[in-house]
Amino acid sequence: MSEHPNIQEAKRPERATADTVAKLAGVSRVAVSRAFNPHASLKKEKRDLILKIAKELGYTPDMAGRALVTRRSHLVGVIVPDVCSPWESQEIDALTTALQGEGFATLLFKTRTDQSMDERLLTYMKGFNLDSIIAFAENVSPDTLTHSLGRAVPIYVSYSEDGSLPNQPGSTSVFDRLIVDQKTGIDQAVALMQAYGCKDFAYLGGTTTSLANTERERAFKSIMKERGLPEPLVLQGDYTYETALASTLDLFKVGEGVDGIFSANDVGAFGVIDALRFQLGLRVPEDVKVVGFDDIAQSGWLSYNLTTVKIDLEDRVRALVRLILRRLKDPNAPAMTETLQTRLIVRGTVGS
Amino acid sequence: MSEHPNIQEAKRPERATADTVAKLAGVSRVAVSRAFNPHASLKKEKRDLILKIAKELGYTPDMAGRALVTRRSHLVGVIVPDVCSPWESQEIDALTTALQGEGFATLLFKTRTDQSMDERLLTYMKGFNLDSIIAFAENVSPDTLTHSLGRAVPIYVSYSEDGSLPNQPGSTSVFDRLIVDQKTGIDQAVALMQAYGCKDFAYLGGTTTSLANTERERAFKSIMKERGLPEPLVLQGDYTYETALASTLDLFKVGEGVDGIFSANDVGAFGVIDALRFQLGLRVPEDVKVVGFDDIAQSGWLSYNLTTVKIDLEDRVRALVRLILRRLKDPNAPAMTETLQTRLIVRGTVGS
DNA sequence: ATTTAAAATGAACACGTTTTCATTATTCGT
DNA sequence: ACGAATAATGAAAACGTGTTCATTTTAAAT
Repeated sequence: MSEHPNIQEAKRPERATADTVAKLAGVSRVAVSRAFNPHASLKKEKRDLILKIAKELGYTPDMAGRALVTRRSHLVGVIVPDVCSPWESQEIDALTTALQGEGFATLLFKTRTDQSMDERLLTYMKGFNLDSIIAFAENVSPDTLTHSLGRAVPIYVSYSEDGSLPNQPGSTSVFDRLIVDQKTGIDQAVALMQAYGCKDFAYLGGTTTSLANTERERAFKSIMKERGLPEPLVLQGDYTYETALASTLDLFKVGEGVDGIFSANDVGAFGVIDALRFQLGLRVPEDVKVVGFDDIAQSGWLSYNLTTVKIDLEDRVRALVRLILRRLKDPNAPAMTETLQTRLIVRGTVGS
Repeated sequence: MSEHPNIQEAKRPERATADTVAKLAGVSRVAVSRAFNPHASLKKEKRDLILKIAKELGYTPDMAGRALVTRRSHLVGVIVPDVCSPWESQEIDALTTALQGEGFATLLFKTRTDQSMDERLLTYMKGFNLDSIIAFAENVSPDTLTHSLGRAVPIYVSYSEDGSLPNQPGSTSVFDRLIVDQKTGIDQAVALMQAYGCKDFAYLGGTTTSLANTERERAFKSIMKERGLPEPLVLQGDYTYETALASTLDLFKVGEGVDGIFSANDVGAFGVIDALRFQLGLRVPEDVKVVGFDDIAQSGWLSYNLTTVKIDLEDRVRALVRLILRRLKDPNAPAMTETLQTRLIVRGTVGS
């Protein structure tokens, strides 16, 4: 009966290995490996026995050992400047859920606050043999990434068809891309603001090095021109509440007659709204109309009830995961591009 | 000169290995390994040469190979029900920063929304050979964790000295613990509410299975009793804005005369405030006083300007990392306990 | 019943590192 | 200048797995 030693008896229960299971099941170690790979050919009853004993022993294939030979770490790196930022935390959340479902785990890395990509961080990341990399800090140079990383497949998110980035003729690297068409949503926003009588527009930017901000600003200005509106005022920002608040205060200190503010992200819009309402004594939307970008969860909260341009997070994450899995299955596949739409969510910060 | 083949020439630049570097530097692979371990004994000039060539080649020690022999993955698992929750995202952010500084990476795992700990998730995690695990989903049974995980060292966060959890006499497992003394902060909160004339208190709970909530409710009730106040009304909650909003609406629908609400977390408090102000036409703090718990970034935003009990995040993360590193250095060290204090941050939702 | 194809199996090797261990080169004290 | 202590060095083994390959077993086809 008890031909094998009681596992619990050992003071430090040594991690069960494939050999342990094999010996107990009376099969070779290879069989154990096969039992955990659904596509391997193995007699059904033998697989069942192995799996049963494995569960009994609490055995799980060691990822490190597996990664060494398969050259797949099942690790996806996510680089963020700030996890707390609601949009990013929501995306990380969705991404983690989706990846976990596919058998991948999310590895988190933080850039410095100035978003300057640290050489040390990159070589550090390289050591983990990431299967793929998603960089939210979009100012990371694609060449830097490619050069500094191993087998990982970076995916680039750009914000316009003629995006200023990757796949340059000179570069041999090929990037899968996710293009977000922001113009449609922003146009709807401007149209609405215009319909409610906005005359004097301002654009509150995000971090200036961020690609999302650059392209958002470009789209906004282009729309203004198309609609025959004057060049908008541009406020300095960095996606944070505090800076947005301060910038708004500065703006109205010099007595500008701005009556419509478009913020590069929702959190910034919150700062704008709070500055207007609580420090400048102005009403939103009666005196000044405000529109944000992202549609994070907080935008639906009644205190802000923000009208904002939405990127569908579900769609976005689905597309990202699709790109990752495809690239993983065939590393030589040609570069692929997914496109995402944006649309305006109308709430209470523009009209009644 | 060019005795070695040009790396760039290869179509798929094979990942440089320790052997590659060794051959180029004219040393043994062992020397390369030693060059990357500061404590190993190696002639300075030789180490410099190796490091130079390594950088040139973009070589980084492979973590998988290293983990296999050192039995240290340099991976710390973080289990969360919801990354978007501000408090948790802030903690993840701080944790990632701190761990990254110590050479560890953060691996993210999500529990199901009902927080029921999935057996499959655990065995899945086990495969990664985590060095340590921090479980935010506090309802995970400690025995389950210990049994299902490998060398990882879980850390438990409890919320009272006589905490109802780990280190039971029967269990052989030893847990390092972080105790958060919430009573001090909550007492200050109640004192302030009382000073501003609160008579009729209510407690808005978090997820009922959460240890933080259980202990928070216990502390609140105990304080009420100590101060000779009547047993408070308890509102059902789950830490979300939406539920808090709905619960508050329900509360005042039956015409209760509650004039002081303490929420188990800040996000819940936001829901309470918005329900009062925008749906019930009541003023905060004039008609009803509200206090939250956590002191997340949003609590300082002017629209809410929430008075709340603060757990110092920096302290908390520092303590966690300290526990992890100590346990990693000496797996046999006796269980250790760190304690954290809480204190009230006074803003505008109680008095003027 | 016999041939043919397919499925199942295990031995040996490979993945990239760190860690003994025994050996050689260096420094130190007098 | 000499023995003793110390630092530096590389060969071989180990970590836990997946994959080839040649062999054996089973099933299918005539």
